[in-house]
Amino acid sequence: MEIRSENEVLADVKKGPWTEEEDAVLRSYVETHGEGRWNSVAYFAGLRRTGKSCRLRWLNYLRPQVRRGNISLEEQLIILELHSRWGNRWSKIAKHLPGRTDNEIKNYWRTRVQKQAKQMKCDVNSQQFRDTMRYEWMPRLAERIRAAEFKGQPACLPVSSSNDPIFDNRGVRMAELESGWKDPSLMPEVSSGISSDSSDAQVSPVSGLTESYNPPDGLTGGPGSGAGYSGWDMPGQEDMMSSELFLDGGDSWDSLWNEENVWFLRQQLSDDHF
DNA sequence: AAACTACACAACCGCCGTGCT
DNA sequence: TAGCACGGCGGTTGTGTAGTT
Repeated sequence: MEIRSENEVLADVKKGPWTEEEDAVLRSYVETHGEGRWNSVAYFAGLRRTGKSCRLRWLNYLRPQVRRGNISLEEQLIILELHSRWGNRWSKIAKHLPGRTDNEIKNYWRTRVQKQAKQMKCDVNSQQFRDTMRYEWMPRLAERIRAAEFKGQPACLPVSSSNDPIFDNRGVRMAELESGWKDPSLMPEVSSGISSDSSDAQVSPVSGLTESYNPPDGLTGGPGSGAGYSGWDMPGQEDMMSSELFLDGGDSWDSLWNEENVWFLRQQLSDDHF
């Protein structure tokens, strides 16, 4: 049998997507021998991969604790909050989201949040964008979490990326877009002055965050509470964005989310997570 | 039906810190 | 203490797929 040095094996390294066979080999090896010494793992398991690649595959995909797929409302809220505190410290943020990897959170941020900033034509690190997040998106996420609990649904309700009206509105009909948030007059105060290309049919996954929103009656005590609960629905229901209440944009945004709401969110976050 | 586009996610790359020799 | 290997992290790119034209 041919004996090859570790360097020789690594020089013959394979890249690209992992196959099921490779996954099985790596999983079996790590379960038997444990994590760490990734270059040795690659070598002794007979994988034509770098140690780094093995480590990444295990941590981000094969590890039993890894949760993949829909990011819940609570997780979204935590990500927004922690990112506002720590910036792009993905691994640090991931530590507060059990089962989520830094890579997944990073991807989430780039594909959803950062893109929204781009569409708003402002820098993701700008004060304007951060204010929008903190004073509009996050309170609304908190509201939806509380509303879900109010309705007896789990607060960690998974939100499909394809039907979450806050972070994804690909399912929204174009007519609704035309009459809804695409109308600059319905945009949040903080976004005023930001041009919105009405010819752009593409809608960012997070565009819904700038949607007009009426909190459920009795849940916030805020100015929007008078709209009642009936027109406000749970995430995951397809036509949420088509709701008249959701699109009416009648309230001015700076008054819709008052200090009390923001205070409540901060209290919740500090109680729950820190 | 084919081409195109946008999205979500997987994977790689380069840099840096740490520990060992 | 310098050099090296390794692991961790953040940025970036690649790929598959679903939706649109």
